[in-house]
Amino acid sequence: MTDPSFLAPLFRRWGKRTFLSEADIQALQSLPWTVRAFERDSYLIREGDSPPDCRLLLQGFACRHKIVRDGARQIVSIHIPSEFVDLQNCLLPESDHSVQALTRGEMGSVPKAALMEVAEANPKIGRAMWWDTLIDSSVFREWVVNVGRRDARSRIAHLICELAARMEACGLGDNGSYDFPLTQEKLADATGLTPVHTNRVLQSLRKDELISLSFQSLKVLDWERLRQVGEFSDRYLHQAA
Amino acid sequence: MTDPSFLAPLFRRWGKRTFLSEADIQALQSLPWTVRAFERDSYLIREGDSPPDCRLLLQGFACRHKIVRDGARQIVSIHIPSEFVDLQNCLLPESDHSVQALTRGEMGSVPKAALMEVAEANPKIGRAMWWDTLIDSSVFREWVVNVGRRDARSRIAHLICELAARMEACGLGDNGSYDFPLTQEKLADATGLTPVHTNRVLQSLRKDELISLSFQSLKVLDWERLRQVGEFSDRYLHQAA
DNA sequence: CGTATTGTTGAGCGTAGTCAAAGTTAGTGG
DNA sequence: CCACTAACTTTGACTACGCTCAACAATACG
Repeated sequence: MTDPSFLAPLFRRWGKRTFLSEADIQALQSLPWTVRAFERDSYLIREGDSPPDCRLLLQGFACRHKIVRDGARQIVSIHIPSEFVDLQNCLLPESDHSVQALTRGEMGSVPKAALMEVAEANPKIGRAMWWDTLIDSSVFREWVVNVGRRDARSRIAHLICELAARMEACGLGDNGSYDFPLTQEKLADATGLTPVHTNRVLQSLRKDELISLSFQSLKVLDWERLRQVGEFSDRYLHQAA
Repeated sequence: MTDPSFLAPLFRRWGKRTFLSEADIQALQSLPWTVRAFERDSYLIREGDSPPDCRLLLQGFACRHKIVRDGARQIVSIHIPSEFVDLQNCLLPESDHSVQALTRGEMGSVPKAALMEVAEANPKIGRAMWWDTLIDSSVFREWVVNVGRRDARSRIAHLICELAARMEACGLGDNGSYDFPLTQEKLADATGLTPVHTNRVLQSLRKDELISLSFQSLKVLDWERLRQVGEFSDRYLHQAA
């Protein structure tokens, strides 16, 4: 068994909404985890795979995406450390989308059968896992709204707000500054825009002094106005206080 | 206790992917269900509610939607009989979206605490519920792709394919004909388009003899070409064979 | 230091939006 | 059963947001 301290961020996140007993923690830690580094842009899962493991993001960033026929890509979510990237594979036999690294990082893998056994024997863990997939769902719903009914400026502002809020909640923010793992091309793929237009919107957000963003580093200069531009409310994130 | 036969469609759907024991069925049936009719356009749940019950759609159609600031609406999913419309409320305390009836119909309500107890005591039921929410997730992901990266014609064709495929799987199709619960305005709200443009696309799909659609009744005239136009593959529905 | 990736700019275009009005159908009540 | 009304669908003219293509600049990285 690997040193299980790498699970601490997960327990910290889950602990905010539910009290986990020592037995719960023990049960998860004693699973046969394997920890592996990954490179930027490497695929963690490909659409159509039936992976035997579940993967937990420990360091770095990843996204889920789908490719449409003409080769265009739509990113459907972005993941930060302490999040599972494919919990649905515990039950659904075949992956309906790909998971790709946005940066270098590290992930933990655990056989899904073993994870499901622990989830069934320890209801709090099972609930925490289910809960995580429900949050994913809620974020997907908000993304449908984002690409379906907001203009380019709002879409980008909203996505920036979401990432900042989620990173803040995980202690990954530093006084309004955040690692921003998306290139402009990927930001475009997440918002349903083109890279060119994304670039122009970012320039406008910078000119209006809402954000400063260059080379993977984001600073939110005016939270309140950025929120308004993005019509952002964190209700859908269901974050514990 | 109400006559529990109204749960039969749910058991039929779940039974396709998992064998349910008599005990499982008994446990669900003996819950304190209440059955209620609802009118077209009535709200089953409003964003911000914390309902004490979970709702199962028995007859008729419903959708989930969110409203953005300028009053525009985005429908994020459509539900057909035998589906829960708010299973996530079992765990998440506050609803992040509204559920509204598309047609008249009937739903069953059950206290979420009682449902969760049964889910924990009968792992197969718990899994079936979790599975359902995972399918929801997968559909949301596909909708992000649909509104994010497909043109108007593909979006509408894709949505039609999805509804037809799901209804077919539940025995709600009749030789390529289906009840179609969406007005053009709502179809627009589901695809991120305007009603006017939706109207023009529908006319074009009719002219090309892919579908005939008038007044809540849809007939798919050419499945293969409609699939191609919508780039539809049913993988993301994870339907049992 | 050289090369690939990422970001920026400009000009022209097209898909889908907007607005407004008319036509059609369903539902309701007399 | 018909008349009336509200909801839904259709049409036309005009507009605009975001896309395309292409070239160039800046940055990261080996």
